[in-house]
Formats: sequence, structure tokens, C-alpha cells
Amino acid sequence: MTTRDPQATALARFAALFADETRAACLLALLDGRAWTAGELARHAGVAASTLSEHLGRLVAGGLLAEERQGRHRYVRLADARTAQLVEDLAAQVSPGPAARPRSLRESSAGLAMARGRTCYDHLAGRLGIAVTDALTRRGLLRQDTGFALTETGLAWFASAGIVLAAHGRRPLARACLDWTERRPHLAGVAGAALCRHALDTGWCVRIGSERAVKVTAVGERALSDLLGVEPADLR
Amino acid sequence: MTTRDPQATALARFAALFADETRAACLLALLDGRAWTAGELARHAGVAASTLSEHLGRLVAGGLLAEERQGRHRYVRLADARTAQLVEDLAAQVSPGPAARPRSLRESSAGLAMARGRTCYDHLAGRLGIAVTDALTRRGLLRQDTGFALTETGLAWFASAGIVLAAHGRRPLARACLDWTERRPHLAGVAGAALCRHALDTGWCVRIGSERAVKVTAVGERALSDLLGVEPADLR
DNA sequence: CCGGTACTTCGGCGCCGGCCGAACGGTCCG
DNA sequence: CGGACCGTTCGGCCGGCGCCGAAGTACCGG
Repeated sequence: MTTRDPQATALARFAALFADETRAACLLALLDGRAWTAGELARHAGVAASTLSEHLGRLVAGGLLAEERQGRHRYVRLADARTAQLVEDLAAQVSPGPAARPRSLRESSAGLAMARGRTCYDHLAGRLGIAVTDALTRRGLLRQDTGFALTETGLAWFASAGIVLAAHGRRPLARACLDWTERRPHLAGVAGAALCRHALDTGWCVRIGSERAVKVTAVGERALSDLLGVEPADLR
Repeated sequence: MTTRDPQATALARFAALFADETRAACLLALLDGRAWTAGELARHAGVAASTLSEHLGRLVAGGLLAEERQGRHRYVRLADARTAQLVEDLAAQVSPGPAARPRSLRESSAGLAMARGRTCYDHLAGRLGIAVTDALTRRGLLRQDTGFALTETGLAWFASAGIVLAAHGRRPLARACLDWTERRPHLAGVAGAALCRHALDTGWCVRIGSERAVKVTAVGERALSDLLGVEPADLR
């Protein structure tokens, strides 16, 4: 007890940030990639504003959240893509997957929409994300059998679609992110983020509700079918 | 407080497994990929055997550890590669990296050996792991610019070296694992594990001490230079 | 300048969980 | 069969932490 492993101390302190239901609810909510105010999060988590204020202080001090003060509002969002990835990884580890999912009708409206399509911080997830990833793989634009990377034709496809893949620090161009509803990897990284942004900008998808769920529009269905051969049935 | 998000509850409970210094010390120790007895871990963590027994119970119940009873011994090891990856990710997130590392002479003997070369569950890490990964990349056997994947020539290289890459469930063939001393990705996944096993089996490396550190032998230095063009200077 | 709103700080409460030592049970060995 | 050893269970102690409400501060709008 005198001299403990400093790495173990740091790991425990860091993990403690996630080890509270209220903070976990905040982090999961912030996985939508947007900035929330302290009050919104307090209402979402169902605790007093004072309580949530302290939680935000911890999360910011721990480097998980970035804050931006605007007037009397305190906006917070996930610090970076790396943090979002970690939250996703943890969430995927604990979620039951589609097999064990209850068929309850109660959670269907929100739950089914999330399972159909959603954002995962800054890229597409759910059946939508899987359908796109599979289509990219089927067309030889993405290889998953030797790792997880775009091919030369894949790079050309992004360029021809007008989607710019800007090098962004050390963030990988393509990365696998485990989908917690489908239990299979979908495209993340710079390419995944650029594709998602393009889809939202061009109206292929629109956000529905106040959460992370997205819906594919008629235009989007057409575009995904034309450009990638995505079967509309895989989006339902 | 009446109806909380079940995913947030699950995430918090799961994270709580890591959020204790003693448990964290156990998980980090078990990153060597081997099985430890309860007594060894208790001594390592500096707590009473009774205390550690309860910790092991929680970690096993949480699915992080697999246990194997042999006579009056209770051996535990990390449950699987996926769990090991999560521990690694968390450890990498909290470790300071080489820049912020203290130049203390105290921790040098053990710390320097770990920084030079170690195992990361079942693959190589530290300067050794980075040197091998860089050499693979330099020779066009591994591509990191479009993601992280072996190339066709990379697959051929493994075959010609007599290293069998057996498909193993859903585990990816090649995966990037962030090295927490070098702050750069090294090779993990099926290929990383096979390469590490081969290195230990053929005597390219040997374990030193009781921890995760490994040392490159003269034979290994020669082999890595011949087969991959690894500069011996990069291993020091 | 004044009321309303958003957030923070503080004090106090209650509970959870990590720690230990003592007693117990199971296993190995002489 | 008895003693030594490894691990587990139990009771009890203590500290930390999450919670709230009340009071305080900062900001916006009229």
C-alpha cells in the first residue's frame, strides 16, 4: 500500500469516470457528436442541476469532455474522436447484441429507429452503417479480410463522389468500429466521418428525434443504390 | 431515478470493474497473457488474500477473467483477446507517453526494459513491436496509409517464413494497437499474435524477469535483420 | 436596473464498497 | 492421518462519493 503502481492508479481513476450511471448516461448521449448544455444533460439523466454540474467538472477535468461557455450556457461535447471511440468500445462490450435483444413493443419506436440507422459520434452505424460498409466491401472498395483498409479503387471512389478525405493528425483513414446492435464492424475513421458528413449534407440522411437516430431519405436510398449498390431492403 | 437507461447502467457497472486500483493492477499484470494464481496477484497488488479473492470473484463474474481451478490453486487469465484489447486501450489512454516520462534512474531498470520490448497480451510491443511494424510497412507487407491491413506480399511473407495465420473466429487478421510507450500503433490481431508466438518459439526473443518484458537474442536480431531489414539500432 | 434563468458552491446525509483479520473448508504432502 | 498451505466466507470498520436543496454568482432580456 506504500508504493502502488502509478499506471494502475491512473487506470482506476480514469475508469471511475465511466463507473457512474449518471456520467455514463451523459457520455452515451454525447455520442451523437453534438454539444449539449448542462441543463439538457441534467434533464436527460434525471438528476439535479447541481449534481450534474459536479459530474461535468469531473469529466472535463478528466479530459473526456471539451467545454465551451457561451453566455450563461455551458456547452459540452466529447473531447475528440479518440474519446468517442473509447465510449463506443465500452458500450459495445456491454450491450447484448441483436440475438439477446428483447422483442418488447415498448422500446420499439425509439429502439428500432436506432437499430435501423444512427450516428456513432461522427460516422454511420446500425443497419445503415453495416449496409454501407458491406456494400463498400462487396465492390472491392474496402478490404476486411487482411485487416481493415480502403483499396486504391476505394480511394478513387471517394474522390469521384466528391468526398474529400483530408489527412487529420494521426487519425486513421479507415478503422473498424464494432456496431453494438449488429455485432459486426462498420466503417469509422476519417473515411467514415467524411461519408457521414456527406450523407447529412446532401440529404441522403436526416436526423430524427433529438437522439442519434437517422433516417434514409428517398434521395439517399436512390443515391446509395446507384453509387454503391446498397439494397433498399437492407435499410429497413 | 425511476427508469434509467439500461445501457448507462450496464456501462457504469462494467466500468466499475476497472475503477479500483487493486483490480486495475491485476488486469495490467495479466496483460502478459499468462495465468496467475490468486496468491501471486495478492502479493503483486499488496493486499490480503481475502481481499483479492473478492476482486477475482467480481472480475470473473463480469466476464473479464477466465478461471481455471487446479487442485488448491485458482489460476486466472484475461478472458480473451477482446478483453485484452480493451485493457490495452484504457492503459494507452492514461499513460503519459514517452515525452512526459520522467527520466528517473529509479524506475530505469524495469521501465527501460519494458519500453525496449514487451508483450502486449499476445503480440509484441514497445520499441521492438514498433520496429517490426515499421519494417513490415517499409517493405510493403503492411499498409497503414489507407487503414491497417496486410498486403498480398505480406501474406506471402508470413507463409514463406513458416508462420501460419489461422482464421480465428471474428478476430481480424491485422489490427492496430496503440503502443503506450511509443504512442504509435503496432501490429496486433491474428498476425501480431502469430508473429509473437513464432518469435518466442524460435528463440528470437526470450522473456526476462517475471513481468511482460522481453529481450531480443542475438539469433533474433540476425533473423529480424535478414527477414525484415530491422535495424539493430532500433531495438536498443 | 430588475427579474428570470443557467449554472456553481456548499453543507449535510446516506450508502456503497474496499479493507482487514479470524474462522472455515479443501487439497496436497509427508 | 496430521500438518501445512491456498483460497473463501463473514463480520465489522471506515472512507469516499453521489445525491439533494439552499444560497450565491453570472448573464440575458425587458
